[in-house]
Amino acid sequence: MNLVEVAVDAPIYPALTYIWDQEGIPERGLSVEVPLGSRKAKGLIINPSADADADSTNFKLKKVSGLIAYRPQLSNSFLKWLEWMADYYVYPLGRVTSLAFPPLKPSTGKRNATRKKDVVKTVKADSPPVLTDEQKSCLDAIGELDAFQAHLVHGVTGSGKTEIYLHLLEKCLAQGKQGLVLVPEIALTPQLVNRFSARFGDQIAVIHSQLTERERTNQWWSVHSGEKKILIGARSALFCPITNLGLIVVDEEHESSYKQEEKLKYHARDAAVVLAKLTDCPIVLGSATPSLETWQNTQSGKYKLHVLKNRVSNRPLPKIEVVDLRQERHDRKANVSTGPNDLPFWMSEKLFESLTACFERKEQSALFLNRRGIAQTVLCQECGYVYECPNCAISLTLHGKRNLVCHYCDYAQLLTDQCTNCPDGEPTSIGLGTEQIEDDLNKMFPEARVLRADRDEISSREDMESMVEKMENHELDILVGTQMIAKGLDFEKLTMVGLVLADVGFNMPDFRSVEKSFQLLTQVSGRSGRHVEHGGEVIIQTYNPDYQALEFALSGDFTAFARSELEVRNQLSYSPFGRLAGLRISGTKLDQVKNTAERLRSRSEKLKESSEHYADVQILGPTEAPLAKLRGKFRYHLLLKSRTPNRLSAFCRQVLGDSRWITSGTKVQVDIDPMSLM
DNA sequence: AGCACGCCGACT
DNA sequence: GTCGGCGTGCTC
Repeated sequence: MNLVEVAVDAPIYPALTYIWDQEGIPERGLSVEVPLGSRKAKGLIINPSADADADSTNFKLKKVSGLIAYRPQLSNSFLKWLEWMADYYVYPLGRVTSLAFPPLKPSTGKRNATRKKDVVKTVKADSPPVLTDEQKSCLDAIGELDAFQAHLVHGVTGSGKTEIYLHLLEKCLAQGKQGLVLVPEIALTPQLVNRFSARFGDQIAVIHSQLTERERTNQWWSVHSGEKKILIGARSALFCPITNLGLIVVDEEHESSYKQEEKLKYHARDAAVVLAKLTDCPIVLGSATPSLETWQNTQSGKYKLHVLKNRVSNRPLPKIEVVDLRQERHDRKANVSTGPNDLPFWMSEKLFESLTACFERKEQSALFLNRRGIAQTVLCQECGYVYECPNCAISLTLHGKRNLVCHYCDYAQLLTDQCTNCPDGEPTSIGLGTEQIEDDLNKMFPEARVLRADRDEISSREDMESMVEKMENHELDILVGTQMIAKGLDFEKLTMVGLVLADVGFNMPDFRSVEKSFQLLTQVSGRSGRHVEHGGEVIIQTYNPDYQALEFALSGDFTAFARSELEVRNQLSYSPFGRLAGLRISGTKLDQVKNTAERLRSRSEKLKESSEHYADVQILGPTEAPLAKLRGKFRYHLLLKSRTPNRLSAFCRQVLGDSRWITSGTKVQVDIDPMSLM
């Protein structure tokens, strides 16, 4: 009897065994339909000749219903990558393999009389610009695209990284191969796709989350069939099996949106590197502010580093001014301020002056408030002291009225009325949103046209395009927004950029907060005055003007920043020196959730003690999640830390075991290499 | 994830 | 009496 192992599209960890009585020989990588319970499920043959003596003998084996002929067979190397994803990120293989196929059957060839816009706009062809010497030597150094090698192109904004990608893709296509380009949040960056179409005409396919099922399916087939040569997409494009892959490009590799935060919690950049390795093709990562993980890989020699120091056209950098809000506060208290005395608390005189001047020049300004997440920070308005966890060097989050809690370990302390650091300080929590800013601006500048751009206001590509259009047509004077407007935007008349309260970003309860701040400050500085001879203006308001990431950002010295921050990461065993895994427990009943969390901890400790292999695994918590209750569910976290790469996935799998011990009513999710611990 | 099985409230 | 609410548990 011929048995096959099938990864079925259901949340079941092991592959299931079925009887093969179909015509022909079963092969690894073929899609089949199988009976599962009382229904039919799609699955992928993982092992075409399974043993009968496995634990499958406990079941009455069923027969494979049939081959899904319209699905192409996956190559062994691609399947190996899918297996790696399931293994590493601790997610059912069948659920991972199902991501490798489009949602619908292939289009039936009859003319699509659709009135919908084409997924990829047709754009007038451009003529390639003359390469700078730096670009030329970068291309030379990357060299032939024949085998696996990871590269980092570290180039300041405007140094022409995209032109490098375009040249490499040209080379890749000349070899008769296909290319994959990953970008963060493609729905918000149509300009980039246009640039690729202008160079490569109709050889471009695009995959992102805002496509309809039919559009997605058609794009998938156009790449798989080889009709389109280059696939541009957000992280999910990685799952499109490209038969003939010759190059992967990951643009803005430091972007945290490459991490999927639900279901299969993969990091598309990391997964792309593994895919490149398994398919033996080169991969090029690009960024102006590389992630420390990638940077460390260039320092250790795993990745090749290529630096672009100069801008393509020699526009001056903007003037950056730092406003010390502590001084501002003193001046106002002492009533020595010269400006209007009814300014909102978040607006310094300097910012007010610059906003007014910019408005009078009939130019545009933008205000950022980098408030990611809900967590708050407590700091002293007198001395700038920030409450931090003594074990983790992470700022504490205020819970309730006066509980300061660390989200990494269990540490907690009470907040007193008096500052811990200085005699006459007043600790306060920071609570300011973009909406408040918008209101205040409307009052202060009644004639100005103000638009707020944050996740509440702008959710779709249409919203984003309309915002961009309004800015370009100068129908707006002041833009107020979150980081969403800090990325990649380029407006001709935008000459003044203000960071309202940089501290909010400095002190997120997260070991990456320093890195994120550096990235944001560097990006923000690049937004202003990109098209004016006199350069733009940037104002950064902060209670901590001597915060180190700010100093590094002002000097533009990435290398020094990386050296300093990597040392901290090393000492505390954080990424890239140590790895984290988060186990998230959720459920509707608090006692059940606590119960599961406690059992997880004790299982983890037993496992650690049972094997020398897990000697360096640290178990932190469990602790209440920062959002202790979300959508009616209580949440607890257990955090695992290890300095040995690839150790925590197996640890998590063993701790979870067959999951029968998990208190009913609770759910446990695994997050390997978490980006945020909310 | 689906889908069935199972054990309690308000309808003809 | 029975229709159906969604809690619980299983799928080779």
